[in-house]
Amino acid sequence: MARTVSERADVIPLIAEAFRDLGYDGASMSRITERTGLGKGSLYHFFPGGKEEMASAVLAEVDEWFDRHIFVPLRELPPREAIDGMWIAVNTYFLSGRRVCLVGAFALDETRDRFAGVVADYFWRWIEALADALCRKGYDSERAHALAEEAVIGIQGAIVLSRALDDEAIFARALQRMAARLAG
Amino acid sequence: MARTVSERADVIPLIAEAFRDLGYDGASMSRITERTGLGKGSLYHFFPGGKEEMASAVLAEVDEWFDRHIFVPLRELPPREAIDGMWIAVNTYFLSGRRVCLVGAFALDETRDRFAGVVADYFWRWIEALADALCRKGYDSERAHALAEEAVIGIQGAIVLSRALDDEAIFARALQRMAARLAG
DNA sequence: GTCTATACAGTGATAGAC
DNA sequence: GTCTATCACTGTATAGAC
Repeated sequence: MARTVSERADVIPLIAEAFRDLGYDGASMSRITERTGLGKGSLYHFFPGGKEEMASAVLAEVDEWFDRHIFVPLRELPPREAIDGMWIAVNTYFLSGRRVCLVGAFALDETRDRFAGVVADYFWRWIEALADALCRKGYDSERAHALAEEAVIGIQGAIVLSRALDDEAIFARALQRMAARLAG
Repeated sequence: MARTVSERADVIPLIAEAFRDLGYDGASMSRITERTGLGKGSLYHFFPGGKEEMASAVLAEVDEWFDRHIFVPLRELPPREAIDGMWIAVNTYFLSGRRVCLVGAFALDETRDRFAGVVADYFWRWIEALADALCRKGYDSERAHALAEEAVIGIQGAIVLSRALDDEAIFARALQRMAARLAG
């Protein structure tokens, strides 16, 4: 077994995927060890706080990704272009519904209480950024917020349903319907 | 400590709530013991198959509840009345978004693979029953199925978002928007 | 930085007294 | 039917050699 020296930043995406697939409780240290290829020693070296610190790091990275690729463009790009880009980014990121939203999954069980601030903030910023783009597109603030809320709800629900029925087409159809509604 | 004799049927709702709050992995035997007030001996007496049998029993009960209170009415009652009744039942059952959908939560992690058939069947029957009512209401089959799919997605997403932001109003608003869309 | 060894609390599960 | 005692195993976490 070769000793491959890793960096903390390289390990986080692997841990993130473990949490997405298995949930917070389901992702045990041994499962994370399997997926990262790192022993417990290395893992605790990078994350002295253990599992909770791993989840925090993962959430921070997810947050940062959405900020850069979705929230900031929604605020700064021309609204039509930004919203089109959001649908593409969402479809790519969630692998057509096969990949779960980590924050949404955490929201469903007691894990939410551990990371309540980050969880709420993530969704709040998403809705606000999308509503901002919709306002600049011509909607009044109330209508923009309603549409933004509905879109974020639709994405989360589409992930649940497409996974439940194991059918990517559900995710694709949901995204198309929502894109049409926001465009119209 | 008084020995209160229980029946299997009385225990299932308590176990269901444990799974909803904690997830499949998070609901350990000791946590289930706490919530049911039953020792492991009694629990394994009722469910010799352990946790997996408990989850199966819980899923079967959920299935049966939705069949009786939502799916059958959608097929047999006048469509307008049935759909109105569905929104009320959904709002009551999910406690305005505070209570998680057990099947939806299971769908998000590896628990889905354990109960893939039941999970898929639950959502499939919901969509089909709602589409049936919408057809009888005048929509063509394709449009009815799209609306039904969108409604089920919206309910699941609304649960995620209202829990994430800890805000029941989100669930209420989502239900109102969807009810209006199906009525219009 | 990575590993192995280890501690010990908690896990699902079983057996048997009452 | 309910409990307690106990099982083997896995959980998170730590210490120390390399």
